[in-house]
Amino acid sequence: MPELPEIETIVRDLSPKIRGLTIESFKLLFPPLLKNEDLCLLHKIRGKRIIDLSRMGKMILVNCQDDLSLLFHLKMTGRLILCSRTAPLDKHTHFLLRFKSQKSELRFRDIRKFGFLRCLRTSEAYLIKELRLLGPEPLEIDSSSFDKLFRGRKARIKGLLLDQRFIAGIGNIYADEILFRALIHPSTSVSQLDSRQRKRLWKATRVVLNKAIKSRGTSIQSYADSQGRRGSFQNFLLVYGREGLSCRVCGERIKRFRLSGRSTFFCPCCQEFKKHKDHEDKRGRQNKKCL
DNA sequence: GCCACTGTTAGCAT
DNA sequence: CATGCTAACAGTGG
Repeated sequence: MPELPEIETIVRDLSPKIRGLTIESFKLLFPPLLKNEDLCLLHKIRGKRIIDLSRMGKMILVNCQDDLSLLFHLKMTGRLILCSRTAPLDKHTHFLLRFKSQKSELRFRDIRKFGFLRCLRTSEAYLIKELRLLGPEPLEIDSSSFDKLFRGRKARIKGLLLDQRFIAGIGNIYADEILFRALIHPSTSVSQLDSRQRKRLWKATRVVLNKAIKSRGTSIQSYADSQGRRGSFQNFLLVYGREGLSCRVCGERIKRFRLSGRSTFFCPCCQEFKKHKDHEDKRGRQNKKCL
């Protein structure tokens, strides 16, 4: 569940709360959570101070003293929770961090166990496969660099938006919302997109992700922040999860199909596959009127 | 009980 | 290489 806006929310909340704290101890309750051979490095984090937290795509990087970092990926059901040390541990808590002279601790919970933890040398972060292969940040890339990403590509646009090597942080919900706002059908091959559509896509990406961050993310089934609070962007979704309901823009029934194995929602009128030209023309006329 | 579904992505096949 | 399916897991709802 957690995509860029949810991870960003967690990082912004958590960072001021645990920055500066010293790690006293940890417990790895489900050892397979830790990927690769990071265990001996993990032991070294005891006694280190937390410098800051950052987000890279959908991952959370906890930067500690002495060139050590923890990298978390929440995948679908992972959660980072800041709670009291005395709160009962449930069976889905796989890792926890205790801090010196603090009553609170940080817990990693993950029902489906897809998530992972890595411990690495901060200076070697770029060597870590999960980070090295990560595409550009959608809120940082400028319009012309975004444009260049499409060169020589011909996959369907939604598949590319979901590909973390192409662009980082976008998942199923936001891919659908972005494509709706950009008036682009999810199955469109990117080789078919003209520069105006690519510009619209870039803009829609920024608008959707920024709005979602303002709403503190989308809580549909299980997403909650580090204090267990839900986001509110589910109240503003225009297509995701709205199969059969009427489009909030044109009233047409929202359709659903499977694309790249993922549930995909779109408005057959606003995002009509073969009628991009119509939208262009309408928009063009509107722009002319404005001028 | 069984089956279909779920917001991710690595790994494999094409 | 680029692209597309599926499995990994556990829970929920029909």
